Amino acid sequence: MAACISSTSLPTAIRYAATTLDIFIDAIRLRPRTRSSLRGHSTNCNAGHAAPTADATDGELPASDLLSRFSGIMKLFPNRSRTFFPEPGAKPFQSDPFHYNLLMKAFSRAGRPDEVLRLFREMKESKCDPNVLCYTTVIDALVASNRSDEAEKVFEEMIDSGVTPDAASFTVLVKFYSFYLRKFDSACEIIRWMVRSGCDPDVVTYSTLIAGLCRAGMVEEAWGVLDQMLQGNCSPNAHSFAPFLQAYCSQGKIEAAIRLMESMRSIGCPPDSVAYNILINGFCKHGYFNEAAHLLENCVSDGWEPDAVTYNTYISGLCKVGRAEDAFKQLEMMLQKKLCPTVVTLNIVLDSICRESTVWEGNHHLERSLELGLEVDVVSYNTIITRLCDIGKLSWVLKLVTDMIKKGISPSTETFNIMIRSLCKAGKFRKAKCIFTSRGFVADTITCNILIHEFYMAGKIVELHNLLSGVDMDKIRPDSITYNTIIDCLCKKGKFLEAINYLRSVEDGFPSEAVAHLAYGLVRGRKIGELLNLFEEMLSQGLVLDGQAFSHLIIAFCRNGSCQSREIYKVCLVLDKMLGIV
DNA sequence: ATAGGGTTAG
Repeated sequence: MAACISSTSLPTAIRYAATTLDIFIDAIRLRPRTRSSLRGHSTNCNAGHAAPTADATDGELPASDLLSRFSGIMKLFPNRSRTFFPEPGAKPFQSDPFHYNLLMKAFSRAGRPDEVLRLFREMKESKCDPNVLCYTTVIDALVASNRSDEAEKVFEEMIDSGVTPDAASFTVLVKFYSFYLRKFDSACEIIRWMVRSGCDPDVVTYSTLIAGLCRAGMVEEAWGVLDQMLQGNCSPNAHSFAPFLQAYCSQGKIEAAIRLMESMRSIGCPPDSVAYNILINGFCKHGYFNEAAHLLENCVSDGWEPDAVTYNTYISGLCKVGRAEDAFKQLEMMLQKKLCPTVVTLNIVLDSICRESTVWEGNHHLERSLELGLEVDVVSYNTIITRLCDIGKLSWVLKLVTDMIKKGISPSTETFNIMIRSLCKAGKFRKAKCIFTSRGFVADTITCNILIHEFYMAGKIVELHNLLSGVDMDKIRPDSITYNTIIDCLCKKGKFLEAINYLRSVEDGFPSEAVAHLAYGLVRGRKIGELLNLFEEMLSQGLVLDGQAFSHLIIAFCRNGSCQSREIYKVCLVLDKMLGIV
């Protein structure tokens, strides 16, 4: 995700923040306040909410000692390693491809493609010829930040300068087409090109393609790739199966996931901790807590070791269903196993405190974390900001944004998305627009989805159009939620024909989720004939209607109260259509 | 070293 501020150096961030915050301050009609004046303000906004008074902020809060227990645990890990983020403008220790690559990779990890490009330019200017690894790092950084044109240019440049691409550089392109663009034909074309260049695709190449297919819900096609892989004498590993587990778990097909784990064992490719973590996540998301506990209890005999992510997953699952006390027992288990809680663990706990107790308490714990020297990141702030937005405390949001910048933590696109959504929900569209159009703010797909939903439903269509016309649509691609949002909005406004035509115009054919949304909208709008025509059209194109469309249909019928009426025969007609009976 | 897992926003 592109950061909003293109440089992490503190002076630059503050200079930048000054311009953004001016707009923000103007937007919510507040003058910048000092710390003490904010405290004074807090007593005013106490009414109805358990906002902290000056006393509460300074002393211990009686309601929960969650964080003190947490920080007690964290203190047992004094030498926790922190992720290394280089300063913008950093120079390599030595001017050779190896050291340049090392630094470029660090910037790529930190989500700073412009710094990667700067180093890449510097390399070439200082006559230090980039090797395959350097080219691959640059292409990967560009792919990860959705800058496809530039990535392709660098690939061409690599070939033009006589550097032979290896499996890794081709695989980065496969990742781009498969995982990011979902253009699987192009991804396969790259693989054929690889073979022609005498560079056989390896297990990473195939696993990358499998990951893209599974993420797009094309599990059958992914199994096809696995077959292709076996035919090419390339053995799958745990990476090759993880995307299948992920797909099954996200679709709630827990049984299928368990069976796959067993198959992995029987073919001599036993599940590793990542596979178990995916399964535990699936268990938690679908309420199989006993099974998750059982899996952890038997880890030794099953031959795997839980890691920090395992516990973060499980703790988060428990917190989400309100079992904070059980979550804490797991945190202690984590400690017993000498696993170090991470900033993600802290964020899970912070979110839980905000939901279980109050956002004020969450905020108090965030401040305590800082005092205790615990690692805090942009997600910690976003967590608190989200809940502050929920209860409409925009002045506190401003305070937090100011604080995080002072701490050297740049607000992310997410931070601004949270605020934009909140301002729209409060009817403050002009203010939301100020943030959106402020210099340096990099909108993403989610920003656009929020704007589409909020502005369209408020009838501000011209304004929406103007806002989105300023967006570089090559860099922001609509996703499945964009389609669903647009279809829902059109249906809710009674524009059924537009909704149908919009679905037809969607590039990926008829995405099943979008079809399901349209089916729902049409039934609710009592446009059964139109729906049947649409299904007819899809079936004639050889497309398959899935169960999702049908379940949306049934829900819509029930909500309309049509289940008791004669219209129920229409449902049967639709079902027959879907089954291909008529 | 190019691939898979956990936290916040639609």
